[in-house]
Amino acid sequence: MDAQTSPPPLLSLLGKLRQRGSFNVLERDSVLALPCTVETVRARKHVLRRGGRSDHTCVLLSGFAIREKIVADGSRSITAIYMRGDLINLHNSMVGIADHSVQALNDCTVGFVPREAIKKLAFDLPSVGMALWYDSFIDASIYREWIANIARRKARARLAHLLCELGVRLEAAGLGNKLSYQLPLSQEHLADCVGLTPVHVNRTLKELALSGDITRTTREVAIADWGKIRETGDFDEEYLHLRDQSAFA
Amino acid sequence: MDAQTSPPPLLSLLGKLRQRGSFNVLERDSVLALPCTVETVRARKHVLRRGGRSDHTCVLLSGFAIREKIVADGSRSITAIYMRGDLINLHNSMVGIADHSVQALNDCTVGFVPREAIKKLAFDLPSVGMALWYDSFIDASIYREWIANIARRKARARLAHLLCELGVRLEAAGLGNKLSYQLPLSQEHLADCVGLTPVHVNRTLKELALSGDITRTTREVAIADWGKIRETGDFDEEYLHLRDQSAFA
DNA sequence: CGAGCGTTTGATCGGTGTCAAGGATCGTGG
DNA sequence: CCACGATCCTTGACACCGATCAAACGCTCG
Repeated sequence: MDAQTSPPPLLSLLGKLRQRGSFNVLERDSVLALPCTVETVRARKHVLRRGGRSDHTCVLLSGFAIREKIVADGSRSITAIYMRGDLINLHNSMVGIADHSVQALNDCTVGFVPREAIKKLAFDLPSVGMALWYDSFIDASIYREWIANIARRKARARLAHLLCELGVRLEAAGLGNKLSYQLPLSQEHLADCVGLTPVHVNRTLKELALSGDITRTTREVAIADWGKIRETGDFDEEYLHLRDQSAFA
Repeated sequence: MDAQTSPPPLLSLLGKLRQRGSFNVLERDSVLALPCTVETVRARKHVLRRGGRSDHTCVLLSGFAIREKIVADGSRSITAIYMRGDLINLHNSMVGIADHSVQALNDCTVGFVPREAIKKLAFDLPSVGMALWYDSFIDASIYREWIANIARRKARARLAHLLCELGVRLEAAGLGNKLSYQLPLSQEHLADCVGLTPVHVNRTLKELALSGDITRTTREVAIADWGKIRETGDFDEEYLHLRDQSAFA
């Protein structure tokens, strides 16, 4: 707490990893001491490009970003939404080749940590390694939920589900309240997240408002009745595994 | 090579992990020496049930299985297809709670390895740990591809993509030829994999046959022209990461 | 004030779902 | 060896959800 350098950039990463397991002082300090270069990425710019080789693992320190894949006919699928503290390319920094692109939604700050430093830390301190591994598992869990969401739910439920997930994650990241938050995504982004067209997203949001699930002003979502939207979206936050740390306390 | 016990059950797991990194003798033997209980699971039976606690990691030793999630209206989404050598619940054996069910498609043999044994091995021998971690990354990569497939491709492309993936994976697992293989899935299963109805899958398969992409007898798929189906399915096997080990040789 | 982007709305189209019935295949038991 | 039931596959007619096309509207920021 003395007048050292500015607050360590990886604090938000630490916060996230500690949800995955409890750390002692050494583990905590080792995460914060990871070598880290901070850069700003402008809105709409790519943090990573498909096909690029990356030997750094990126941590999103502020702002929002999405992972996208373009299919043959040119349309886009968004496969993940990233917010503060998220590791946005742990997989492809380890596997070595970026299979998708990651794009900044607004101005972001990104921490770049050398892959080898992460790897070394993961195996030197199993608690940290396990927390990182868990993070991969939880990512996978979210992907599975998205598959089911897109494959088997109708437009209203898909959107409701996504709005619930965003609320819960924003709140967990300390970025807002799940019942009322600022949407970082345009309707076109929402459409690409749930496999619909922007036009239909627009109509469906209107429906959700009419049926009393949400109220909205531009880019601001307020959930009128959590129980209600939870039901129309068939949402159960278990898959986000936000409270697993209790098993380790 | 002496007259010991029968061939070690985890040979197929070893084969898979070695695609993720090269092992020395110690590493190889340690994987094979993992404690492992083998059980048979009958067709249509559940290997794992949603909500169950599992402290064992399951390796599929023979047969096929699927991971499924049932949504509110009762319809099913299949989020993964497992074949010989696949770790079918690494994530939830570590996280502790099964978030989906895994069901056997035909009679399967499954190896149950205590979670703690896997964990210990992963951190004692980083090469093995890294290979396991990679496996999680590659699972995630496949999930992302499925999201894009379901979200943004039309019925013909979705199915073509799935047929390509199955062929390539079967061949990689030493279970057949990507140009001609036995389908382990019914049309209803296919439908639940790609977010369509069984009826539409049926019609679409017919179309694919008519257009010369495939020929088929019951449950047997033969791909007439790999280049053609690859194109109609917008398929690029990169996301399966089958040849990454070259980077480690 | 104008440009650019995102939102909103209407009209129409088409891909896929739904419902229903019949046909094929296979394992099992008489 | 045949009959039977279960499961899966196939086909047709029709309905509907969401896509597409097009245009106007509203912010926001130079």
